[in-house]
Amino acid sequence: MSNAPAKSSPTQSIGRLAKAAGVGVDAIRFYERIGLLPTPKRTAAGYRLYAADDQHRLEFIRRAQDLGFSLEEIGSLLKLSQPGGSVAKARALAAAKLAVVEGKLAELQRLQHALRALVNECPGSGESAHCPILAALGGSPRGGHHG
Amino acid sequence: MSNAPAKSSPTQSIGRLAKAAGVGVDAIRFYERIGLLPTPKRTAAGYRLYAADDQHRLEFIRRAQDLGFSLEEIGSLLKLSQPGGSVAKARALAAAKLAVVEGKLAELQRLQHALRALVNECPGSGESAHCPILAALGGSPRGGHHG
DNA sequence: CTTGACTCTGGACACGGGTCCAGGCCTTAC
DNA sequence: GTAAGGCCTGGACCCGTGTCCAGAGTCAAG
Repeated sequence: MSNAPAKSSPTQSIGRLAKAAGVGVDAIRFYERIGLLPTPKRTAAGYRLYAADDQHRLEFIRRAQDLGFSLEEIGSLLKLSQPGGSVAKARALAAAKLAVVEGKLAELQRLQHALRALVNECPGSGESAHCPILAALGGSPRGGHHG
Repeated sequence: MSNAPAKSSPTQSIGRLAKAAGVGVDAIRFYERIGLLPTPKRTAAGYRLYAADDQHRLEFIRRAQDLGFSLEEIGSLLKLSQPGGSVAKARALAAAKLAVVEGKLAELQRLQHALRALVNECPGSGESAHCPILAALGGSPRGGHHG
């Protein structure tokens, strides 16, 4: 970038980066392996060296994960966030994710109602035949021969 | 108990059972391996033979899965549904699952709002810096040197 | 009898997102 | 100089819920 002085270019080891970004060391190496993080510089001894950019990228990843994006989707998002990336595509990605989230919401609400009804109707004691939870699942008490 | 006649005990092969219950043959064998289905009788040639009970049990499993129970939890539920099983525990299991479902619901709603805001505010074109989706994730345009 | 469909076993593979390990260097602090 | 701790590689393993496979045996229909 233009004129930011090369200055100390505050590099840090993988361990420090991990701590700073709140992820595990292994996760960072894993991200590198799958191409989510660029291959870092190395010291003469082969130690990875990271700069502030990498930490930003890691934070991006974490936030996107919090929003429910998979690592693969995050890869796309990262490409899209590059200068020159397609904002329209990023928006489409978010919209698609929103649709998925809303689908899951609907399903969970269905589940919630079903479970709530079951729990509310169950006396909590007595025979299993009187328990609507078990009744709803299995219906008849199976076998019955000498249990 | 009682006196259900041993009657023809309409046994069927694993393939027919699978079709009848709407699951895969492999799934049945898998359930058997993990102890969710009892070890079935066999023909002289070693073929598994299933009776109506087994189909009920499979249907129980499917319904419980639809309610979001894991196979391990379904195992507990099945034990609990035995005559003499604890209805209170079955109820507790359902209540716990309900709590989990409600927790997920809350989280997904949070996600929904965040994504919706992002999508609504994104112009869908222009530079990535103007896209709130990418801005929210990455904050600063990273690097910026020469796109 | 032959053909084709079914079943058997046990193990490998899949997914997503990592974690954990051994065995060996490197660096830092004292 | 020495010890503790960080870092290297790359592969195995974890979770859950199955699916797929090869090679062999079995059964029903023609």
